[in-house]
Amino acid sequence: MAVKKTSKRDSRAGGPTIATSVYDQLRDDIIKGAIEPGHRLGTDQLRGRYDVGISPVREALNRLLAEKLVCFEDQKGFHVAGIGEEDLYDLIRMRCWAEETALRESMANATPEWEESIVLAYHRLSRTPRSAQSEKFEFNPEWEVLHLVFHTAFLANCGSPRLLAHCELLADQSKRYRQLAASISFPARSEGDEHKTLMDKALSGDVEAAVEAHHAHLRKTMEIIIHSGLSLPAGKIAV
Amino acid sequence: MAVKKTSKRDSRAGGPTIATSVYDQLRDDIIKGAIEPGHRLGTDQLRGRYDVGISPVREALNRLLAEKLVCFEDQKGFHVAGIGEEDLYDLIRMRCWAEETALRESMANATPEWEESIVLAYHRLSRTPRSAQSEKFEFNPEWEVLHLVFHTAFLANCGSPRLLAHCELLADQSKRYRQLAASISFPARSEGDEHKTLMDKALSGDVEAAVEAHHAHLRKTMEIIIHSGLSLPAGKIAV
DNA sequence: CACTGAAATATTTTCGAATATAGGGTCTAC
DNA sequence: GTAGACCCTATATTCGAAAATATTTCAGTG
Repeated sequence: MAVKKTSKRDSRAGGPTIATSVYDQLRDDIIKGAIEPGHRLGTDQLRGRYDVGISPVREALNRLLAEKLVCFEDQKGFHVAGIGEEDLYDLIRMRCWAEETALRESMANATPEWEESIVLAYHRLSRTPRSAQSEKFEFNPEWEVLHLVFHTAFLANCGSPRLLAHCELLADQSKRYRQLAASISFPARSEGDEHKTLMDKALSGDVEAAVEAHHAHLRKTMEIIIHSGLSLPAGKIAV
Repeated sequence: MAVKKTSKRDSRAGGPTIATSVYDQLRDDIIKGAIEPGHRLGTDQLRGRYDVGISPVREALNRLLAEKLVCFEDQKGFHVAGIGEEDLYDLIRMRCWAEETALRESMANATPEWEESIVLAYHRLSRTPRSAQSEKFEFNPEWEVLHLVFHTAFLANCGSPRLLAHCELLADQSKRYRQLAASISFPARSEGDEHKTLMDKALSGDVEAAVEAHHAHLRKTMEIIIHSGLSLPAGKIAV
């Protein structure tokens, strides 16, 4: 029943329209840094890159506007949102606020199922290598997914769809900075210990300690990005 | 230098493109309740309503998707976002969190200019009638603007562009509920006293008292909406 | 030589037609 | 009488060309 008689074009699951497909790809390309911050997103250029017409491209761009991944000016077109130290600082600060709230609520509503979901997410993450290669750093998509799941697990019990959605949006924005930094300076910190600390504090029920560990983790992320040699600022910031 | 030689079509200031114009109008119509929650936003219907082509309509709809004012499903088109008691509760809770943070930061960074902006905003608001008519309630756009300015004044000093933008987004979403409720039950509470309290507490420097007054104000807004007789829920909620 | 103004070019934005899909109704087969 | 498949219509989506706008180039003037 879930799978209908899909026809010709539908090679993707979930988003049959071209606009949605372009949206997903473009979003990925921006977050991964495949298209540089501040880069002009001309219609013809994108039309060629994804081999589609103008309409779906425009549709995708307008959706990304919402997420602050692209910026726009009437009659002048779209750009990839710029990056900057100021913006990164603001972003991390916002994450601290939002995730602190979500974490406190989640812990207040703690249930065995919630705790188990964290343990499970940690276990899976810890068994997956940070880098696809053992000698030098290489992007490992599997780890990236598990990492996101792990962090979301803490917040997922907060009971507020809006707050959770907002946290995820901010996490995506951070991801862009992180990917950009990683593409420059390889040796990522070993985050294993930090993640274990986060889990232990959250499961211990000590709210203040858990919040403090969370803040420290976020701040460290910011510092690593800033010290990665990533050239900042570049282009207009969207907000 | 700021004002260029604008040409023919530019009767509006700020947003010369048709898409932006439609975006503004449609946004207004949804917030005012001129188009009901859950209502189908068919392409032809909108094309006729605003007397434009398909492209600008679609562009506007995709932008509104970001603000959760419309919802969308692939191949099934757009709807005005639904409303519901659950969603209203979540919305107000989120506003409490976000505005509490912004208020605390604003007060921590307090300056004479900031305090003066609040006094000024209060004065202007207090001199403007809530209703356009003195006998029965009628929407007064002037008051609405001043009301928004007043509430924003408290938060504007928080120093975080993201947080401020987020608070404004939530305020817009609340406004839709408030307008819908107002269109049913006329006699709005006299908010004057509450606003004075908010101002006094904020200017006194007593952070905890100011936060408490703020929360109370938001909660009261929610209760009034719920008891207005507004039929809930209706249509799918966007989040 | 700098500066104004206007043609030329590149790009964005918009339109209307063409295509693909969803939802409903009907007709047959069992 | 009901279930299933098929067609038909209404609608969403997409395309490529046309119109509007920004940007660059270049000639002419003070």
